[in-house]
Amino acid sequence: MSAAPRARKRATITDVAREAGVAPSTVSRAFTVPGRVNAVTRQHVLEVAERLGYAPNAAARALESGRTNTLALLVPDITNPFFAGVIKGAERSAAASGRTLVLADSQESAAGEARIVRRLGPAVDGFVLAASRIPDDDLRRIAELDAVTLVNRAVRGISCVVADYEAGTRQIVDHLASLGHRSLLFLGGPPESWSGARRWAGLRTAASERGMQVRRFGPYSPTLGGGAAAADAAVAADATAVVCHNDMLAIGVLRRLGERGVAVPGRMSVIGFDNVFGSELCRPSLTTLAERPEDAGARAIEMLGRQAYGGVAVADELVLPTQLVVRESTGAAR
Amino acid sequence: MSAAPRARKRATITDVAREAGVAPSTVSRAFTVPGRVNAVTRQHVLEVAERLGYAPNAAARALESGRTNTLALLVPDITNPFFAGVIKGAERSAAASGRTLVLADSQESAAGEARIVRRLGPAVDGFVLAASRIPDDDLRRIAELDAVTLVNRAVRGISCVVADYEAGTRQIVDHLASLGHRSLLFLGGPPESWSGARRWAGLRTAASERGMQVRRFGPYSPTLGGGAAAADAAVAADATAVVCHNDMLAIGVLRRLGERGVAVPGRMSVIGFDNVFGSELCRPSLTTLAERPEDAGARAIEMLGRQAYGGVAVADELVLPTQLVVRESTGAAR
DNA sequence: CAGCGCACGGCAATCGTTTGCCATTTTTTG
DNA sequence: CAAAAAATGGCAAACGATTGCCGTGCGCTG
Repeated sequence: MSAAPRARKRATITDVAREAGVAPSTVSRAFTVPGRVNAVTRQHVLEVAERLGYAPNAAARALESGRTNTLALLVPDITNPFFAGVIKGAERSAAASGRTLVLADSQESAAGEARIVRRLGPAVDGFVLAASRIPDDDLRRIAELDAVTLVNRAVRGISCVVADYEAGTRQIVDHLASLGHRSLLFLGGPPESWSGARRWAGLRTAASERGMQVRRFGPYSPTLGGGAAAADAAVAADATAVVCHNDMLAIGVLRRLGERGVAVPGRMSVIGFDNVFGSELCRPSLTTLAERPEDAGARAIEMLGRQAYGGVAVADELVLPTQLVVRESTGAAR
Repeated sequence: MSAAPRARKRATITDVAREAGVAPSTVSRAFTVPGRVNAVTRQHVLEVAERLGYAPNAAARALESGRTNTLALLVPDITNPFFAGVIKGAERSAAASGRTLVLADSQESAAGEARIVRRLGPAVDGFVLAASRIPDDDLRRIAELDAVTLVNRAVRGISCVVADYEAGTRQIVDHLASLGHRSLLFLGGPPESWSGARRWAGLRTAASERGMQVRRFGPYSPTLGGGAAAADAAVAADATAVVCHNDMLAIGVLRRLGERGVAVPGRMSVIGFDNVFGSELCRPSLTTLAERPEDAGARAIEMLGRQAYGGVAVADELVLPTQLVVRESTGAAR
């Protein structure tokens, strides 16, 4: 009595076979190896299947073939609009190739991520790990067992899709320099964040080439809420230009600066990363480095599919361009 | 050679059994019916399993039990921040009860939705259909075969989680009336949208009680892009207060009004629905009826779980409160 | 001390599909 | 026209886990 209350049983391949007067194997082949059965037989089988509302049982199929036709996407935080874009692109791409997408939120935790991978491993054909927090070595171990593609993270031997932070940070530094800024303050995010590290590294390099001073504060929570502390620290340090780990943090910073009556960009310029929805809506609107989350998601799924189904073993690296979107939050140095 | 390049095989229950010197059934029970095996045996089995990195194969488990421990969530548009909230809540709730969440985007199409349901049906234990576009009768047919919970849609005989639009629209009308508005214009979204219909119905009722005039324009695309046409129509109609199908449309309207130099709220007040991230960031910030997308997602998954696993057959209806968030986009009638 | 019941572990059937192999029929080829 | 080859369909064995049933050995009761 505790069983599911589902009434009608679903039609199975056997039902279709009986009804169509053929063997189950023929039904199976009618669906999966069209050339293997006679055209009229096939047509008949398909009609019967349609009439019975038959849809192949993915679990049974997976058991035999070892393939689930399912790919998993792990993100650190679903709420972040950047990852929402990645999710969207991944979903589109998966749907386009007839595959199912499983979504999981690791809640910004490496341990959570690993747990999910372990649990989902046997049930999916591969993982897209977005902004993964898992250490390099553990990632390699995972990649031995499952097809893996990373987004905004690079590890030798594993396929990945990354944004061109080198060019991007150079654009940021050039932009600030051209506005007369002689120094910038980086407000950092989670220490395990690979993209955070790359952003910081890029800023340092580009700044040193231009003889600009750089400092780094943080880590701050890469969320709206993290902005208050970050903004206060920036004010205390009397920064003229701050570059934030991401847009969410940057918007939080803008809000706090607004509350405290600090003029942006008059007294302080603010830059973010990601160009999330909202960065052009906030006041002042945010100058930010745009990535292409949807592209990243879609391409990652494609690369993962090639790995999981196409027999491609080489680790690809795809670098997506970035673009500086200049809005109101940056201006001439005081 | 076209097969997957995965090298190492995953450990199965048989491997664990052999390694631990017991029968596969004992391993199975060690995991699923702890009381059924001796404590020391169980401990030993678990240790071996851990050492071998064993994780049960969900497909195989599903085949026998008929349960996949997987639930599906269908949304019309992943990009919409409202649904992003629903996704987040659903994901949390599913993860909390140890279940996997499959996500699909129906791209605002009833046909697409139906196709996905058909394909995923055998592979999941139930569906949460958010803002479904599928006609009532078809939904009932689906609900006969699968556990189903609707979000922001109500159909007799099917469980659902809906926002309290009756109270919500009353708040909107009261708010506008108290500002001296004598009429309002509703800028509608997709005709198949159930929540759109409820919003409109609520506005009409509440307005008539207060002797306020109401009109309806549309349908417009419930996106930023849809706002231009909607705004132009509102200006042409010389409306003093417009209520938009959702926040995305409302923000689009605000933007267009800004471009055209129409003062908000001086010349026209604007209200949205959903309180998405961005509605408080835009200029002027948007007065909107807040729902609880995360709650809705989480509760829907809970209700679905009760249906799919708990043997509960009755169709529940859960009404979540709504709340008017007054910001800058509404003001006294001119 | 006989007898009963319980704890524990193993056997084997089962879920729905795929797929290697074989049997039969049809077609092609020389 | 015979023989070889191709086309077509069926049989049955997997895939990995669950679970009803049975057997064994132990402890307890009367």
